[in-house]
Amino acid sequence: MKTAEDKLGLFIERCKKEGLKITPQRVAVYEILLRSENHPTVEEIYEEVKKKYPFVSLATVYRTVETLEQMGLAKKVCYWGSSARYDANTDDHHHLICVSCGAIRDIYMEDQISIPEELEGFRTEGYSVNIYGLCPECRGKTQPTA
Amino acid sequence: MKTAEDKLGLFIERCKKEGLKITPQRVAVYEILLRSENHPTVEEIYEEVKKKYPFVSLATVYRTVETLEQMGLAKKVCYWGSSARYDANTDDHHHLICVSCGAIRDIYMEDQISIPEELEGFRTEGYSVNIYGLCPECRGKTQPTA
DNA sequence: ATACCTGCAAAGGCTTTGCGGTTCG
DNA sequence: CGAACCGCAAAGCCTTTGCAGGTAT
Repeated sequence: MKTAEDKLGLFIERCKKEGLKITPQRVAVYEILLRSENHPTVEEIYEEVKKKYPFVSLATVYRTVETLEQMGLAKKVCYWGSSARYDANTDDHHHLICVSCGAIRDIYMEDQISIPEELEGFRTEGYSVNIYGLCPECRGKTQPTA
Repeated sequence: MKTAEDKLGLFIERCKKEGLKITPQRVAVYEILLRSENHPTVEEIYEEVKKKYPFVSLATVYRTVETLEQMGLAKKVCYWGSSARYDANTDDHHHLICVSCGAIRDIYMEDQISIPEELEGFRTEGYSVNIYGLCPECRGKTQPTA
């Protein structure tokens, strides 16, 4: 597993190679995404970036996460709730999701599922497992006896 | 596995029991959802209902799918793209999703994953597996040699 | 008769886009 | 210098909501 520094370096290399400019905002968005544990929304990334670059615009954050997605460096994850969340973890992993507050945590499972390459005419490319439950905080709050 | 007729009957029973009125629009929405194979969007359900009830409103469809969700008779599924899709299949099943056009198909797997009741402090309630790939139509269109 | 429901239209929230000025290479 | 990018504001979806009239029980 690469470190955040490694990934930032690779990102900068790829930007150079592809003719994308390396702007402070762009780096900041990716860095926040890499260091965050909780799959932030665009709004949350925006708030973080603002701490360092107070004049950043929300539109820039939207544009940057889309760029990252197209480069394959981040994934959009969308469950209930209204806003999309982003995940810069490119390792094989799955998600543990709180049905109460929407928190998402990465998990790594030993259990591998064997998916046929072809399924009902589909050519398969991969899979993801979402496990639903109540996170520690919400267990305490809403289901004291559960 | 119950038939669509069975489910419609149970739905009507439950509505009576819970004091919900049985309106033609409401029944039509659920019926379309039950008979559809492809997890329609609200817009798509709306277009179908309009064939029978031309004056139906989009807002009514939104309200009805929300009611169905609260009754546990339908689930909202959300992947990429902007609009939510609905699924009235309440059996244990997973989803096969086309990464190109967004089509979703139900699949039933023998392979069961064993999920511990407690995982990283979460009390788990269930899981779902999403398998990504290219559907037959999109295989032909976009990846002729794949 | 009365609650519940519908249709309409307006409002709301998230996301995208057009534009002029700015910055990176 | 030129292409790419940013910030701002406006526009664009999708979805929700308020209200007045209609409908099921």
